[in-house]
Amino acid sequence: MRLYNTLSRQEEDFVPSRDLTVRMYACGLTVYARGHIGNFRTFVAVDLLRRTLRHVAGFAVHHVTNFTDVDDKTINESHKAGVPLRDYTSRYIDAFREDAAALGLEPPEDTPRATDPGNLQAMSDMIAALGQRGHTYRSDGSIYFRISTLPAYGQLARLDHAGIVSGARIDSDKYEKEDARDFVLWKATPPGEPSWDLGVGPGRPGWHIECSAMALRLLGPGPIDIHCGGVDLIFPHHENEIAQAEGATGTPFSRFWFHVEHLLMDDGEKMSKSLGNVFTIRDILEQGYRASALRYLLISVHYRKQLRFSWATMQQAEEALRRIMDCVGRLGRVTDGSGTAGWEARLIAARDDFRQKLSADVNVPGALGAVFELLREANAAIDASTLSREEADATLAFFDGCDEVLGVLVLRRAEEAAPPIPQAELDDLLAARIEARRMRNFAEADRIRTALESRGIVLEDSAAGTIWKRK
RNA sequence: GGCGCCGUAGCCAAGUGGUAAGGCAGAGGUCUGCAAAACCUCCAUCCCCGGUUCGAAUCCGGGCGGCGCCUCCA
Repeated sequence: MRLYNTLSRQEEDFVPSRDLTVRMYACGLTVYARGHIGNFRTFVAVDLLRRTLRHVAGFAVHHVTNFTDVDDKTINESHKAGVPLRDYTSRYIDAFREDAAALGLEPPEDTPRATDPGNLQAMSDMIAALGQRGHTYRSDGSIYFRISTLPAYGQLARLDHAGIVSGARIDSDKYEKEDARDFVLWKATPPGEPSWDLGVGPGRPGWHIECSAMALRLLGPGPIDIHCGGVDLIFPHHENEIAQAEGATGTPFSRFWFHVEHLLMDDGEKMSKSLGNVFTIRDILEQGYRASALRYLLISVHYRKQLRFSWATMQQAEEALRRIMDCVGRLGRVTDGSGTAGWEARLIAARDDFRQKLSADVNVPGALGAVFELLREANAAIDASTLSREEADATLAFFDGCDEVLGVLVLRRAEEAAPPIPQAELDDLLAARIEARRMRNFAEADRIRTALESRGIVLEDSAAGTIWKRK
């Protein structure tokens, strides 16, 4: 398994450091609003990584994804809504789980909330450890990390001190810090805002501390194997996570850093809540597209390249997925076949190709190429009536094997489980049309076909009979 | 101002030194009552200019264009 590592800016061989279990942490959502498809691009990419590690590389996975349920935004929004913070953020955690299920994300082994008591305690303990090692100072009631005490600071983002300080956009109002790069660990809170005192005095966690503390708490001592997130987290979030974890423990935090590029809007701008140009999963579904197709679109561009979202590519994803589903349907209906020379070897080669592509830094687009090449040959073998029932089953097993990682057919099957009109009515209409065609009453046959199409059902006639499928 | 990524056919997208995967759309053909699906055929020399090399989309240099980070952000 080869994996690009932001730390080294290179592709490296990946093997978990302990046992055969990959210990991975992925930064999750700040739950003050519903996640948008840009957020989910990252989560889907992490899901593909996780599935590749499990089903291709053969490792077990212990995957942690957090919910940030305390920060300025969650506090402000819950105030506005007049709902207790915990209840307010719970709503968006539920919404996230709904969207994650729609996109077929495998549930991580742990999904901690920052404000769970044990996690807050772990943060407080880490800050205390940082204090003992001389990395902190207090100012205006808050506790800060003093960057100058950690010479290695900046190794991930590769920003030098001068570059940061001279940056034109440093907020000059934050003069309570000794150094522009210093960041808050534990934040003094005004009256009426959530506050905890677990050993380092009253306050609430700064943004970065939860991830360092929860990762080590749930995954065990560092270094963990892989830390994941969107590229925008490289600095300052991940850089600061490293500073906290390594400052507190003296041990490296994470061996690999896996960063997913942004999803851009059609106009080329980053999709983000602060820019207000966001689409949620629901928005996509309301336009008539399926979640399976959205997942397909999100995985069809390599995770380290920007993905520009458009309705045209959304439609292309629908069509590509339909092609796979049609082939799967045909394979299921194969009844005869004399046997296809070399078919078994062909399947093995396709499977190897698929796995090899994924093993090369999770090259999903390349792996999809392997699927479609095999697919065309399968269709040809069905056309030629050479494919045996056994070979058809083996081919279906190939697709299902691919889908253990791609996770897209399983979604589509669930979406299409029930016909869009009652089965009995559909059966009657199909029977009536078969009779009409038998009588060569094509006008009536076409009328039924057109009527069904307007209700979302497409009919296809062949020598073997008529099949229906969703439009 | 600093750092970094990217630029492959109408659209989407792999490939990172050995002579351009795949998907969508399009054209022609086969099959079909028709339609659809499927199959076959066709459809790019890789932003531009130099350089290195027997050989470059792939390496180096210089342009042009797009995006990101340096501030909350997946």
